[in-house]
Amino acid sequence: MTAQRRVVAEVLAGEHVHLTAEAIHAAAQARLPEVSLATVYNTLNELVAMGEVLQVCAGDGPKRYDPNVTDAHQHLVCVRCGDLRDVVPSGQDGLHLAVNQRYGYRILNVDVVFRGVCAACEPA
Amino acid sequence: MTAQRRVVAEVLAGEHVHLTAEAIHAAAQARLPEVSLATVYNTLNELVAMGEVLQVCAGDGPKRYDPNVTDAHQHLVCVRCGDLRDVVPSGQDGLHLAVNQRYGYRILNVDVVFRGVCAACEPA
DNA sequence: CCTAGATTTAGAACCACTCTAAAGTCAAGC
DNA sequence: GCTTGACTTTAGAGTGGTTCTAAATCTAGG
Repeated sequence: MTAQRRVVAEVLAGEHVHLTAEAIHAAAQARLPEVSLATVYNTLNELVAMGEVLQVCAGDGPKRYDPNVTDAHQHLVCVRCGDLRDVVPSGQDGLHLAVNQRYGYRILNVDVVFRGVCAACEPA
Repeated sequence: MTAQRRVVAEVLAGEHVHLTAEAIHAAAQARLPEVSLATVYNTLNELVAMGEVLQVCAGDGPKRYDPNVTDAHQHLVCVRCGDLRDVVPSGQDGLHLAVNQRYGYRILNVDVVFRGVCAACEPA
């Protein structure tokens, strides 16, 4: 655990945070100016591999990093501005693939992305 | 409707096709050698905007284009080789966002991506 | 035909991300 | 306190996928 990694982890602390790598880099540099973008990516990839952080790819734009790995949740994204929220949909436990729909795959996980237009982006 | 656009549309015809832009370009060139990659992207983006084709972004790698817009379905993707299948999960109709989970968004659609390892990629 | 507008093209540009090679850091053993 | 060696960090180059640009080409209407 080096100073650089600690700073990246600190930036990611908190609920309902969905920063991009670029934003994490900027926030990390505010605390430790010599942190490089490469280190941010290295650290994020390690955190993801360790299961400490989730990668969220919601369509266009860069990946987001979500530190909430303890509560089962899904995401709601604004297709205009990219705003991203954690949501807990009803019926998410009932979502399954029947055996004849598994094609021999070993299923690892399921991601659900709701897309919409947020109130701020809604044309008046 | 130009010759180039017709060729792109022809390449996409069929069920359970999930080509990348690169693959569509290669297949289109086999029929009409002077089709450029830029035109393939232009045409695909128009088809997506018109709702004739779905864009599927399943994690890493390039976007896939899915001509099946008539049957409600979801996707199953192999995290190793990128193989992509159409699936109809049980319980997909029961998946909804309660009003207090909508944050004022106008919901447009829901995408579900099952991730797993396909039989061919499963370590022996 | 001519012209105006749209379409296509090759290639440059761009963004997000990964790789590379060199320099820096740290801990353990002498 | 020094070496050593393994690991980390860094800046910058490289890469893959997609979009942009500006010039050439096509198309339809007159």
